[in-house]
Amino acid sequence: MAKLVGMMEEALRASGKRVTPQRRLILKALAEGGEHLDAAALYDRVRAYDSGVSLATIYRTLGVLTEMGLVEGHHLGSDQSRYEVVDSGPHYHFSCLRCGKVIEFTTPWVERIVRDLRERRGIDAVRTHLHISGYCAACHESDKAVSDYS
Amino acid sequence: MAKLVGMMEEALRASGKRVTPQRRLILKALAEGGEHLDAAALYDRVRAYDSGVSLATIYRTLGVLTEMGLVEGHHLGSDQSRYEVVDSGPHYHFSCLRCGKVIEFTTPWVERIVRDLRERRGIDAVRTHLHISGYCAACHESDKAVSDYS
DNA sequence: GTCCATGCAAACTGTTTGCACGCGC
DNA sequence: GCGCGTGCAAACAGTTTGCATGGAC
Repeated sequence: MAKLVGMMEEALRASGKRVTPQRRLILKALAEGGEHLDAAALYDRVRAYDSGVSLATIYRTLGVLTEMGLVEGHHLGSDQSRYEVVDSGPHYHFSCLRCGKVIEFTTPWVERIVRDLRERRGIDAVRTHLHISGYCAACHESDKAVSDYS
Repeated sequence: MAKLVGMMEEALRASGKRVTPQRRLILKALAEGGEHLDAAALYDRVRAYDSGVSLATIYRTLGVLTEMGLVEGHHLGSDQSRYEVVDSGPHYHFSCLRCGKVIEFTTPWVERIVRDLRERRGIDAVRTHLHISGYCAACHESDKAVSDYS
């Protein structure tokens, strides 16, 4: 965790960016909160450390980190973006349409797809987002009235 | 095309919804524009037919069609949602980071992933979005300076 | 000392909603 | 005729930006 924050500060310095207290807090919140925080949640978390950080700074910092490729934002169905650190290898998201839970998973098949695209269409894939939505095991079980689709 | 519009009108009636001139125009625009229109583009297209349609109606109609499963909206990186008719089987998107072109493709591997999720996690997948971004063959060729990621 | 980063508040964008009227059924 | 669908304009949420101050380097 602390190591992650250190690496990110390093990356900032290496890009000629400054490491301010606010940025440090944001990095800490990102590393601890870990997964799928939206800007508002990140804001709350940062303010829990120190109330002297503005929402604008959250957005500006997220912008910088995203440009540097340290962080990635997704629209997982909801209306606002959720951000996560891109330290670990690629992974994908499932979100439950009923309880909203987000589950990360990995799969080797996406790699297959990327290879196909390269070999058959000359496409150079840089990033891949796979977002599956439906009903998680618990919700699928407790709600048999999942038939408002027909 | 006209057939598609007919089918969608049918579906509306079947759901007890009314078929108004505005909705007819929106369906037409969706069927002709075909792929990946955002609300504003759809609005423009509809107004080209008849200027007496409001943006609110566009959104409300898209909402209805989405609920009925006739249309689907995606966030393809940009800030606003892009909509498309879900007539054909599932397909996935590639978007070029340089020229912005969107390419649809199909792949059998996603089905594999969905099956894995069901068998190993009890997840009932309802819809899947795969969005790959990178550089299309043309842009990959013409731009060897694709190294602002390092 | 130089500039980048910040806070604040106002602006902006995409989308939603309240209300009174009109038209499909 | 009943009630859903519409236009209009205002409201809204999330995000961005202009400007003056302050702090990292």
